[in-house]
Amino acid sequence: MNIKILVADDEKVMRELICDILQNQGYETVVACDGEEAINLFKQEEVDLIVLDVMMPKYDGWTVLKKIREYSDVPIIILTALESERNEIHGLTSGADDYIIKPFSYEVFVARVNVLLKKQIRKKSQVLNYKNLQIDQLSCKVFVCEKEIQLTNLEYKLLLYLVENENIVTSREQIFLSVWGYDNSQTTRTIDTHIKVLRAKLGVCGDYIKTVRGIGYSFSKEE
Amino acid sequence: MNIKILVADDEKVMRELICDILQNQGYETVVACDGEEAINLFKQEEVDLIVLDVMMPKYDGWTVLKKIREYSDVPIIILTALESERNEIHGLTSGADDYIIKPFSYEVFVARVNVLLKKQIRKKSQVLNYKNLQIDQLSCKVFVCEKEIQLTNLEYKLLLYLVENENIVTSREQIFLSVWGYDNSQTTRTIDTHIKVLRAKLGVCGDYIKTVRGIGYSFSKEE
DNA sequence: TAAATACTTTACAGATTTTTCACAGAACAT
DNA sequence: ATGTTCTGTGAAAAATCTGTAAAGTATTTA
Repeated sequence: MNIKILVADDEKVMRELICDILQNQGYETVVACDGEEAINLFKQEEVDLIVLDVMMPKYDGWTVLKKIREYSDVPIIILTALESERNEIHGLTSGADDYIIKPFSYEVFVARVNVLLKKQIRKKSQVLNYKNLQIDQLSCKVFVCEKEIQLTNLEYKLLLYLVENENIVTSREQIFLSVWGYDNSQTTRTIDTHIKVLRAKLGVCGDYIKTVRGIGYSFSKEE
Repeated sequence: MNIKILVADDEKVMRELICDILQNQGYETVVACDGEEAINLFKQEEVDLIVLDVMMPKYDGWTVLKKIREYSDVPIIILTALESERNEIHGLTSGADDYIIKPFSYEVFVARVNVLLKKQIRKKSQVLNYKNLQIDQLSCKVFVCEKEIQLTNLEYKLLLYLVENENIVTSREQIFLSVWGYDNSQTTRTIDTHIKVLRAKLGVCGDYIKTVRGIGYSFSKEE
């Protein structure tokens, strides 16, 4: 899932600064230079959040806020240079979700954006993607070539452990300790058996799990 | 609709000031004088928002925030006397929804509280719609194929929790903590029993509640 | 207070998952 | 090439987990 943020500000420098910050966070940005453009863009793009400057040509920020709130609950952050309490209250009571005064600190800005994107971020950050293999940690579902495969809980945990240690060779002992909580690797072939089943279930992605003879296993999507 | 706000602050003066402000707005308040009390009260009362002071005996605000976030998304405002950017960032990234520095202005405080409550109310007044299943959160009525079904209070809360976490696998422990306020999942089959009844009452929608063996349950209208 | 309703606990069967084990086959060293 | 070591495999045994009924406890209603 890609998160898209609409940035509306008439000053080029500010616009680019904000976009840079957001892109650094891995978000996609769409820019508007005036109120009218902001409203139009919002209608045609699927936007997850709006950063809205108050002073803009055509429509000012307040007007844009009001118009968008007539039909959408999208989170909106109001940006302004005016440090006035009146303004802040006005912004918040007109339906804004947050209110930030310029100049703002990078970190606080990012933190406040992230609070409003909490749900989307949660979803996004829980999906692991490896070519034909996707692992959704929220629904605990695993997909190979877009098709869901059924793993048992243990198989799922084992796969997750290997994936979390991508490109790192882990011994059977380490795997046992991390996934099972105890070590039984000296006497049994338990892990090998599960790896076998896992590879089979992963189908074309089965060989992402590499055997490192004499040591253990490692997950790597390379060839 | 009745809105209840939990105010946690060890200073009596501040506590009463905040409660006065909130009661003026027509909100009901519950007060806690330390972190432990805050957590306990939250578990037993149905709270719509928490105002949380950082410096408190027993558990400080950060700890309370963290503990509550383990099982609840309730809006939380952090209050602090320390004007420090580090703190604000810490608060916001630890799961707070807003951060207010003391001393604050009456109006700004009210505005920020109202923003969070507005969202909450909007969320709570939605009719949830899943194919043949409708849940009217205002009247707490549930319909399957247009026909109302009778759920007990507990069954309703359980269903709502599962629905709010659509497509997310939740463990019995999480369900217990979120719905009951304590965990009893290790020793009893209480949840399974309620799930059974719920499925039966949901009729054709019964299989929206999926069992995820080894982990817990998840709500999903898919197939 | 009695009756009805709601909720929790318990025990157990059936289903599924996990482990074990013996052996076959591959990789490696000499 | 040969023996040794290590890994893959299939099937059966063991362990675990869930659904369910039924009984017990608590709470609400009349």
